[in-house]
Amino acid sequence: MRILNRDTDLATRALCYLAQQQDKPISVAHLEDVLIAPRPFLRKILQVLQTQGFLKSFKGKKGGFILNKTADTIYIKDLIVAFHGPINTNECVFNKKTCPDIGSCLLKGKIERIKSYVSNELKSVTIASLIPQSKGE
Amino acid sequence: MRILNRDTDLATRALCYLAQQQDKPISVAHLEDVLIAPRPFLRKILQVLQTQGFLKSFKGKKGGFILNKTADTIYIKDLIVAFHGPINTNECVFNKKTCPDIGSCLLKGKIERIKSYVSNELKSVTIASLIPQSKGE
DNA sequence: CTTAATGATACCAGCGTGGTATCATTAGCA
DNA sequence: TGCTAATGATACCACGCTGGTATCATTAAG
Repeated sequence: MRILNRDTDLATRALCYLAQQQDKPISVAHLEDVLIAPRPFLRKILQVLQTQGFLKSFKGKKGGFILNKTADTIYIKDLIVAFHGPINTNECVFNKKTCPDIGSCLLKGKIERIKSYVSNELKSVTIASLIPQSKGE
Repeated sequence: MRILNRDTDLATRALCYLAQQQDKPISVAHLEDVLIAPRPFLRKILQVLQTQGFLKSFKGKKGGFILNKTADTIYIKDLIVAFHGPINTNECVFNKKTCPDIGSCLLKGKIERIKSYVSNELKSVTIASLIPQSKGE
């Protein structure tokens, strides 16, 4: 069971780093060195973060990225959603038309509850809370 | 975030049905009708369940499958493991060599805790508990 | 000895993940 | 003005996993 993928992971790390910088735009080249991630992939991630409103970008020489929100208002869950869509899709795991007497939906109920729990937990983890000796948890 | 796949799902439904039958072997053909699932896929699933010790099989005419354990000792978690391997693989989501100062491992800790919770929850759900008005929860 | 069942095994299409590549655009700076 | 360093947009791609299918071998009932 995978909760974090490489993209959400990398996004988290990038945001954590940016949260610790001043308002000077940080370039992909710089982040590449710090995060030790493949440049083109990093670019893709950052572009997504920008279009989704997590980052502000500056083009041209001396350009780069800065946070567009404060670190304590960026939730891991929102990152996952940004990259992979809603966590708690309510589609029935079972064959649509079937769902017979077998108690399938008892199971469905249990699974849904577990998913809600996970979703809520992820909703409580902010970027700020992931920076050592920082505010936020 | 996917917890149940089609195989674990179908396996669950098959086991629930078999748990409600007597010790007469149930054939794939029969299960196909009841569960409304594609026959070859169903066969594959049942074969896995057999090799993993959940089912006992009888070959030849009048053959089929029966439970090899009591319904209250079959846990959903074990099914998931049987089909997809361990839930809580401890591989680092981050780049092995990196894991820098950014608090990556703070996140890792949180994720691991969530996974443990899910794992434990799934460990508490038995086939028996999924059969309406039955013993077990 | 036919037939209805499982065992074993191999194959396959489609899609999501984890990327790469390329060209267009913008802004700093000499 | 024009070079250059940066992002924007977009398209492409390999690989593995999921959700199956297909086929032949084996076994047991009648």
